[in-house]
Amino acid sequence: MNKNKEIRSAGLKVTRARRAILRILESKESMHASADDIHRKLIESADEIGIATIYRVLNQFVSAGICIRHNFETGQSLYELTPEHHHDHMVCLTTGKVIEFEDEMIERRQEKVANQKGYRIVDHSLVLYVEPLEK
Amino acid sequence: MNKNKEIRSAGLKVTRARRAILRILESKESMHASADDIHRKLIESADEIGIATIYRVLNQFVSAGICIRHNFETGQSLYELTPEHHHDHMVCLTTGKVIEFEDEMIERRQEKVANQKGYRIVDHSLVLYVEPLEK
DNA sequence: TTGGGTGCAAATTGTTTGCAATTGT
DNA sequence: ACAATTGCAAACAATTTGCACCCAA
Repeated sequence: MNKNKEIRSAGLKVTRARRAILRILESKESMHASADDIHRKLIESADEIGIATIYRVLNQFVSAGICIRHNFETGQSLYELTPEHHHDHMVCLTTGKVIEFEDEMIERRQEKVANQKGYRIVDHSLVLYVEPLEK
Repeated sequence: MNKNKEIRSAGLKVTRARRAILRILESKESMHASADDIHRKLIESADEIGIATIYRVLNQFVSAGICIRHNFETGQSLYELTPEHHHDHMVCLTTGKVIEFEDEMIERRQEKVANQKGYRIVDHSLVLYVEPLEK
């Protein structure tokens, strides 16, 4: 639960870079942040970390299960602390906002469909690209 | 339906490049092809087209609705002739094979979920990353 | 003829890597 | 102390773009 512990139990040293990056990912406004978003946020808080290190640490965090990588159609990858409850995403094309949602029925159907074809789901990605209703 | 017509009605000139690329996309083995796959296929058939042109034409085809672009987690984009019936994809992590599937119930739930949050779906992407069951 | 289309090479963008210097344990 | 980590710049991969030449309408 504690930041340092989370890093350590992934077999990684607790460094300024890792702590700083984890701090950004934990902030509400920066869940779903790109490597560059994180880089900028850190510069703002006068705590710059080299962009190469950010990419390296994010990859380590993904391997360690601390965060997950999303490949939306926005060009760059977005990172999110691994949520305890799985959920999918809606990306608003007008505002760029990312909305999380969860739907049990969809999850169940996915399993069923994969099994029918003779496969087991390892991972999946469901993204709805949306626009506000009224407008 | 005819190849030339499809190109022309998109407001594009019927050129060797466009015809060749469309031909590759139409072949069963090359639905879900990357720009580079197409490039290689064309070289094989002694009908090379510059890679830059391939990218340009694919973008025009996407804009014209002739084909769609998929961004699976494989690094490059894959292109597919716009299917008349919408379907989603399963990508086998073992073989790289892309399997198409369709599920009405999932589609309906997506609409419902988006509406509940106050949005209208413009597009969506559902990809199941799978492995063969027995193994 | 003539404006769109093409090839080539150079430019971009997002991300990774080699290496010397630095730091956590 | 010593291996792990970092920053910087160079390397990369996928895709885009500028420009001189070419070709469909």
